[in-house]
Amino acid sequence: MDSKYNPKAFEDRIYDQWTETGSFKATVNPDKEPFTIVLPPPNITGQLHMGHALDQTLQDVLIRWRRLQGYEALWLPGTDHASIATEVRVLKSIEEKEGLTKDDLGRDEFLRRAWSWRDEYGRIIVNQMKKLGSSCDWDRERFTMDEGCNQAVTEFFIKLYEKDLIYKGNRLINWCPDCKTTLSDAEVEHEEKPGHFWHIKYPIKDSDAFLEIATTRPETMLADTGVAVNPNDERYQHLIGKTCILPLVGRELPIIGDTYVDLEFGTGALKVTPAHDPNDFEIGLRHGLEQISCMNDDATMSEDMGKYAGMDRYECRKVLVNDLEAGGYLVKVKDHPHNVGTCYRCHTVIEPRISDQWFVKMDALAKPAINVLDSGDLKIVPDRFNKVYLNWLENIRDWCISRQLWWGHRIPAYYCQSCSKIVVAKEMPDVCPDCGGTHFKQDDDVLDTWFSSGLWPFSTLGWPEKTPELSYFYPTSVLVTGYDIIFFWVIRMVFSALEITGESPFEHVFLHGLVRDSQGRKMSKSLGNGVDPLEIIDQYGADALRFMLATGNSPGNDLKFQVERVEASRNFANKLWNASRFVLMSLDGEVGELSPEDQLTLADEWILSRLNGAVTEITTQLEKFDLGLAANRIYEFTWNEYCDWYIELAKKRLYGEDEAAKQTVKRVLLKVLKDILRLLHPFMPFITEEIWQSIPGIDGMLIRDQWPIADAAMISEKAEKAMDVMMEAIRNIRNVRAEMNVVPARKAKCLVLATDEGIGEILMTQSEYLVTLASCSEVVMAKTKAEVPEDAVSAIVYGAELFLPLEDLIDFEKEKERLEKECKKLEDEVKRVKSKLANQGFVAKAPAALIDAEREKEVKFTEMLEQVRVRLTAVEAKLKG
RNA sequence: GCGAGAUUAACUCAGUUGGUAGAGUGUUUCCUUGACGUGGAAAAAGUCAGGGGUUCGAGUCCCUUAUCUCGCACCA
Repeated sequence: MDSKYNPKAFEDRIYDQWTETGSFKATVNPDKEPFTIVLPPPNITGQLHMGHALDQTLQDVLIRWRRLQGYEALWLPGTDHASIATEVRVLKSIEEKEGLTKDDLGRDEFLRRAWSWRDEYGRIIVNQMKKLGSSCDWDRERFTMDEGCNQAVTEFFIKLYEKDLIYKGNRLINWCPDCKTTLSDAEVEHEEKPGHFWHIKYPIKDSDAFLEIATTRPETMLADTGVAVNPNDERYQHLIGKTCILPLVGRELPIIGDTYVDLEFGTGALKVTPAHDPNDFEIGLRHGLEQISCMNDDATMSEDMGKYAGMDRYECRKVLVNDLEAGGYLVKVKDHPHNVGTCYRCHTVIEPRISDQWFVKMDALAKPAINVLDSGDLKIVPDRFNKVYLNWLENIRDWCISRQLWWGHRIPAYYCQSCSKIVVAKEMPDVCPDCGGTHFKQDDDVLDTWFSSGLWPFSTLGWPEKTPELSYFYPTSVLVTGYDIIFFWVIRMVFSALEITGESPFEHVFLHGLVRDSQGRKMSKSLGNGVDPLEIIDQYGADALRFMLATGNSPGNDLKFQVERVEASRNFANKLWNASRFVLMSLDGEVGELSPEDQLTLADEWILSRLNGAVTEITTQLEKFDLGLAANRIYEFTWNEYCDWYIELAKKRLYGEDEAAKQTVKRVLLKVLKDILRLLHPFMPFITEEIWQSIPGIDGMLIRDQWPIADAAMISEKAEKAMDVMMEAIRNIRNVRAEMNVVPARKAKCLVLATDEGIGEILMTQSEYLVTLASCSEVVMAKTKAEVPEDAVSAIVYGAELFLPLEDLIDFEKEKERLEKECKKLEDEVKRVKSKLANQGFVAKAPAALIDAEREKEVKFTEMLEQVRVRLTAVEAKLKG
């Protein structure tokens, strides 16, 4: 092993080794239990960001852990064509480079460009994933627009169409005037923007009266086809049935009564624009109002809008308001912040628009998806997201799935050019079943990108074919993804799968949060606060990044990215590296397995006991998806127990003359190290594999069937207790010495005056630990106080007082201070325990074990307090005289 | 408006059936001990947002208030 931890020196090599040996391959293997994760396919819009790194780290931890446990672990990778997002990006890039537009290119040329974009970014993404250490079965890599996925999409579309769950209809849809496509409700983001309330007078026909309406969107008045008031509104009910004249336009508008209108809001009178507002659309349907559209697909005013024709909607707004004012129709303008819908891709304000589109009927599909969560066949971690999931499904509206884009799955609907027949089929029909016509044209539109993503868990495993993979690996074990795409993706996978297979596509959904910058802001290109995972890997290594992402955070919560934490993780890797280097150097060849012949010392028993406890805890935590807690436990065990205590205590025997003892300590050192590598491997795969392969006598990789099983026989409460005594004694001696500023080189004799025989015995039996770790020159049992020299400081542990004759080095003022502090602490403890035990309720109701523990503490603390007080008195006397 | 989350040490966050508050970073002091200064030792540092309640006992359960996020739905 290199003397320096340098991840760059081995991470790529190790990864290549894994792939060359086919270590990530999963096959249909009836002898093993499958564990399956299908990767949420990253969009091919660009490079991976820190959010992907988090997502993939969590998945890789789970996959690697299960693989170590002996499961047939399949992590199936792939990428998503990301219809709208990619189309926007590709067009932007072409426009920037060549100044060409979508229309300049034409559909075929555009698609050619998009595919080459996909090839380029697909490659980049795979390489990034490999850098991170993602252990995917690359032979099974898929793409949402590959042949298999295309088949799945067509099959599913036809299936739903035949079941009457897909229909085409003229509805008010969300339109992005910039992307020039429809959007589903889920794709519209609401943003609060400052706006105004314009109060406008609408003259009533054949009278001098006016009806005052209030609107935030005056430009849409050009498409008004009615005015509504609440039928219970005493101010206006007499007007119902009468007619308004639309200012500037002159169109007659019926005044209708509809309880939708809020009496308190605005003026209580509402202009109704069915073709530009979802609520107005509904009102219009109820009252048979005309639907007039006043805009083009780019949100400019349409040609029949007179002087306003061709104006952008906001420009039109200004001009129109001026005209209203000039005409005396404008009553007042008030500030009115309100939420507007925007496109989730380009953030252009959505224009509701009536259009002939394809929809998925949601009612029948939503119910099974609700049931599957209620029944427990699908479990969301953390479960607080159940509400989000259910709430959305319970209020779901039909899903608009057609998009006026080119990049995506073209809708498998064919229109007969001779009659109005629509044929939904896998391929273009030859003859029209209705009219016998032979000319068909395929629908120009493509499907919502999430329509194909919804099939991802099974389309990737072969559906609609009945493949062995599908029956073995599916349903999958867990879906790991961000809570931000529950609506877009998770729910759609669930109802699609239920519709097709009747089963939930995964047993668990494990949700994580967003990665934010160190100030808690969303990482974004526009803010420029994104951190490139590759740069971090380059600087600190993939293991450090992974460890950082997996810790310091609990499931479902956002994670602030802090370089300091990556650094801390790197330091941990470095610690492990050096500890391993030390152990491996000490081994000096193969040492064999630990056997009953080996004479274990207290430290051996202790570390083995701690190790086995940790194995159980870590396994349980992983089972509960508490990856952060599991990682922390490994960190703690490795650094604070193995390195800080065990290795330090092992040195004495390692450098000693006793050959048998030497072999034993080597075996324990190695056994624990190996288990550390096993436990840590899911989190830090590279360094653990690299070290593993450096172990003498190991041939083969760490990658599978290596998860340790806790050995209950090795758990020793007695050893842990005894070791606790030793550690406490050592800490206390170190503390005393540090307070006196005594350098470690200055050794001191240690006199043990025991009040508890058992404790005294432990201290004396293990006295060499005090020599090794607490700078004691020798440890001697004192029978009485008289044997203790006057110029000594004492370290008090329960059951014994340890005297260090430091003579002239003792600063009695400091010692007094220290003892006073100690005294205060113990007094507080005694007080607390005493009052607790004096509490009748506690004694009557608390569990017996707890009461016993408190009683023990009472005795212990009282005794220790007494000792400290005696010492304090002595020191005070010394200072005076 | 409905829902969720957050509020714990200077900072970032853990805290699993209620049983004397933890980590990392930072701070202070000391240590060139033969794995590691990306290190070792010691220390200081918290009324667990406020208020009520249940309980022998509450960071943890219930109610409530405040502040901050984030979803969903919106009154035109």
